[in-house]
Amino acid sequence: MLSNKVKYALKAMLHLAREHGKGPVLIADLAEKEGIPKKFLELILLELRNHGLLQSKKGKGGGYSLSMNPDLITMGQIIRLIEGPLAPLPCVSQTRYERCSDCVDEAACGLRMIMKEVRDATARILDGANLKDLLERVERTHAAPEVAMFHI
Amino acid sequence: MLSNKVKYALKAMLHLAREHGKGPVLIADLAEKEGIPKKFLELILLELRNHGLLQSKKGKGGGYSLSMNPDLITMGQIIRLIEGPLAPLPCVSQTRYERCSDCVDEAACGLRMIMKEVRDATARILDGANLKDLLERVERTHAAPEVAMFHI
DNA sequence: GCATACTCTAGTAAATTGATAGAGAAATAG
DNA sequence: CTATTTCTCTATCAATTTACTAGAGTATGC
Repeated sequence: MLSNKVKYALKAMLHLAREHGKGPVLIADLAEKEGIPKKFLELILLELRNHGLLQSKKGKGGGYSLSMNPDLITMGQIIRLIEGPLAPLPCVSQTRYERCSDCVDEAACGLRMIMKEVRDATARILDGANLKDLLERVERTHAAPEVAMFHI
Repeated sequence: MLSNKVKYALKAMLHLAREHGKGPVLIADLAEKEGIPKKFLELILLELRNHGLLQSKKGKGGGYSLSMNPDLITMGQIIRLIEGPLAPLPCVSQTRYERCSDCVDEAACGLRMIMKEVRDATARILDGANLKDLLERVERTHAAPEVAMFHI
């Protein structure tokens, strides 16, 4: 299970992607619209900013915005940044590999084999999902019923 | 990331699957061979037993063994039993669905869409991996290099 | 120079994790 | 029948993580 923190981070990034190009968004607005505790969100946005995904502006007319186009930021990136590896076990992580202290023979570990599959499948999905594509997908899914109505 | 507890549980189950049909295995032996703290393993095996995956016998000649054939027990089952849902978010869990309190429109949630994909991919792998198949896979992988030698 | 808005360091209560301890109960050998 | 073996079960505990909250600080712009 993902933590609330990373869930909030993903929701915030998706929100900022939706507002991309329309100027900075206030933390307070973002917090209210997405139902995220404001002070907690501050910490999260700061972290995302300090890792280069966001840019901020102080004072009147300030706020947060993406520091690059939404198609350049993936779900995988955000999760790794806030929570760490996608892998279910450290011994199958690509980004932060760590050997299990209790492992006798890694190559012969059935657990490792199956968890490697899980990590690869997860990474394929999350590293393949950028903010722009995901927003478009949401719109398509949302628009679909209305479009269908026209044909009735 | 999976907890040590569920990692130990999976290792123990795999070990017991390997010994299936050869009589019960002592907790102490299992703990030593798999590098798991004995007292902790006791709790884990008890839990697996109380959920019906294992059977136990007390006294001399006693120990733990699978309560059914290894091909009837999957990785997914064990993980759900010890840790809970496979899903990254409660709102995409099949077994323990729970709505996000901060969610405005579930159907229009991009996060949910992508996490549903992750949960489905994960479940496909883990519910499709039973102990017997996994053991056979380990053996094949392990045997492969030796077989290759014969052809040189 | 004052209001606005982000920045940053601390702190903290509650939950979870990863164990350990020890008394108890059942099975078996002799 | 009793000593030994082995699982059973409840309790406890320290360390870590999670999910926040507080508040002082700093930059920006009108």
